[in-house]
Amino acid sequence: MNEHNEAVAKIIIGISTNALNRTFTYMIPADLISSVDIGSVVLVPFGKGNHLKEGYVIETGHLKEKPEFQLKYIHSLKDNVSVMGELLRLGFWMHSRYQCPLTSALKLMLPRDIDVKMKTFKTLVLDDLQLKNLQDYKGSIKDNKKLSKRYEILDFIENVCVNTKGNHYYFLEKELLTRFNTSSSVTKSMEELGLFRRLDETYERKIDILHAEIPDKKVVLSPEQDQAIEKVSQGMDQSDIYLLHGVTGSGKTEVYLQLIEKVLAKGQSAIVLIPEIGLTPQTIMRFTSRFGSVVGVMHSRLNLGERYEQWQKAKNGDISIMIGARSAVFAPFEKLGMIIIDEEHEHTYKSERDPKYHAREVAIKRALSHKCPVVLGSATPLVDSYQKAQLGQYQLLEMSGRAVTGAEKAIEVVDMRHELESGNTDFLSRSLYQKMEEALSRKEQVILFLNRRGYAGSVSCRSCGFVHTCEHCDVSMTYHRHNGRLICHLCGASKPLIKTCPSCGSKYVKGFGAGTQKIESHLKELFPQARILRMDQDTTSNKHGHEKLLGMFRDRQADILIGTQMVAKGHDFHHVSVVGVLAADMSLNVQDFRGAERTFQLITQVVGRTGRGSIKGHAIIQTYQPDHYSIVHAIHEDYKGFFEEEILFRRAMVYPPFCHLLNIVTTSENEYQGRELLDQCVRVIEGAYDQEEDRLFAVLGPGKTNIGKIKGKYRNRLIVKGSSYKKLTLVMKELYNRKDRNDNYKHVQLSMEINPMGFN
DNA sequence: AGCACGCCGACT
DNA sequence: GTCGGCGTGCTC
Repeated sequence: MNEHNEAVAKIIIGISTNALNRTFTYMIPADLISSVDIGSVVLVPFGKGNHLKEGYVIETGHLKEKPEFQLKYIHSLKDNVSVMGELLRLGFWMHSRYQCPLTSALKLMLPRDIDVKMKTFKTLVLDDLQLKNLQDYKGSIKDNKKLSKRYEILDFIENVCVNTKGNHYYFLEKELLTRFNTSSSVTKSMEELGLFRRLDETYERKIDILHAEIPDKKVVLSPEQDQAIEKVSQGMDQSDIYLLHGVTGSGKTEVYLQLIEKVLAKGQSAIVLIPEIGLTPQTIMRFTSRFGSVVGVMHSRLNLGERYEQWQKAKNGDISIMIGARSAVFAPFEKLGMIIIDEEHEHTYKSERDPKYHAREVAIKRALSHKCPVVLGSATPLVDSYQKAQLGQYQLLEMSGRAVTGAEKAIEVVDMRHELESGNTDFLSRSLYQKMEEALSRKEQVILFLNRRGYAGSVSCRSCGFVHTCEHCDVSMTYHRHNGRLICHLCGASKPLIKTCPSCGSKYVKGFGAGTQKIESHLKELFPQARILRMDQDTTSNKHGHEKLLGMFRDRQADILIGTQMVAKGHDFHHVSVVGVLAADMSLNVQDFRGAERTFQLITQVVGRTGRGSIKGHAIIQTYQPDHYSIVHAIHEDYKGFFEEEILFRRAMVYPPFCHLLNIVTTSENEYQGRELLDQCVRVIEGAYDQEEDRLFAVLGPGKTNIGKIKGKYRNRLIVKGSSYKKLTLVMKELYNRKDRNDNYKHVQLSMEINPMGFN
């Protein structure tokens, strides 16, 4: 064989960066010619140092002419993994749809790095002695302009270390580098001086496999369940999309189970997506108890080995059902017969990192390749999905009846404006307080919901209105009682709380709003004998935080549970008789067109969960807008009514589903550059759109984001409305390309996403 | 991602 | 002149 006819492979290098977003050609050594194929995963020497990197083969062939430079040989083949053809094509599709590096898309198809939590973190570690050295070094370079980057970084490190206690201090290299807008050449040289140690650690977590304890029996189906199953069964060989709209307790899971039985009977496999594994262990148990060992589970808490095992089992056909969070949609089944997405409205189906894919979109794409149905289930479907069902793009399956009937329930909406007028300034209304007291005296349990947003307790001066804000971020700082310090929840900076106002000298510096901690301590005063569990980031950050706390509450080791919406998900607490929503309209006041939808979802969930045990349930909804349609329809459990009002609003305002939104955000150290870049974007966009062709086209902004500054960087936003998703994708591509070619905005980060789930 | 190259301020 | 920090550009 002469060198002009050498066997070669085009390879995507497994490093996720736009700079490497192209193929590299490698020669295939003789002994690998028969085994290297499209979809193969190989190791190749790459770059100056010839470090072995993973690569994905996307094309094989023979060299037609002599290349201008010396090609390298593929080092070896990873024969235990490969990307199957369908998933490779899916990767290319994601690359163009989400404008992400091809590598980022392909990595999702392989059994590792599926979740960020499993990544190797490049960490810089300091102990107390090193900290001391570092302080000395910092002093010695204080006035050296050349060493300014080092000084900045060390100054930051020192500040953080002083504010935290402990013998070791850890810093994520990447975070430091983005924060100070520099590259690893800086940290590397400092590391060589021995200023800190490098600890590249791969996080691994253990999961307890969820074994079913109670064997699950087939139940008698309601006519609605029967109908839903019948309808989907008729379309098993078509890639139709079904929207299963079933209220809480209507028995959606049983429908899934029986549909999957039919899929398995055909010798095919099924994927079941659920929003968050940690919160719904009992859903998984129902699957394992019905189907036993053919059920695989895939989610972020599996360690590398477990993940690999699940992946292999799917590929080999040892399992036929994969149940898991978002990333389980990539399960490598050869013969896929159905994809089910439970709680389809949940935001966790949209990835927040590159590729910013939506699991529903990926599922529909896979279903097209496999000619199999997609079933979307929810008690509160996204308005967008329900609209598609109305238009006949999705098949609507309604299940309105309750398969499980519970005890009585009473729902009360409390107008907090009246509370204030009557002189009650407490965050608990008199009604909620009274119901809580009664429940507790009967030894029944209480759940209090807060909305995630807006509950940070800011600290301000009652005399002049001065608010303690973070110097790096555009947010107010929150007071943490345990150490008496003010902390920024965005960047972690902290400072001691001074008792007098730095602006006017007044002594009336008080906390405003109600942080979860504050609510907890206030409740302790009101109900001294009650045992209180608080569920927030502080208390659930460790391994099985959620499950542990929820388990404790179920076992009645506590009387009151305070938490955000996550508490509401899929849990039956049979001794809870009072559920309170402290500020139902908090999510209405957020600058986001989905505010009403979120409010409706929260209240529906709370109402649906009330009175499921044998005791009468009370749901008390506190709000400043009791007449808002999202609240009124939610308490009457009237989805259709809500939908009809909401869709009018969306149509009038031309929001999704009546358009697509491209969200463009710039991040820059310089206050004006980010804004300038957006102004340039507007010009490009206006040139690209023809008003005649796309009447929905509109540019909103540019302007500041909700939080105008984070970690010392200014954030600006521009939103583009358009009728064509494809067109927005092309615009996105064009803007990225232009930005790459323009040296003026090197220090501005540009990030774009079509139809995001939220606008932060 | 990780390496070498080259610009430019600081020091001998 | 030389040293070295730190940004930049390239990798089959």
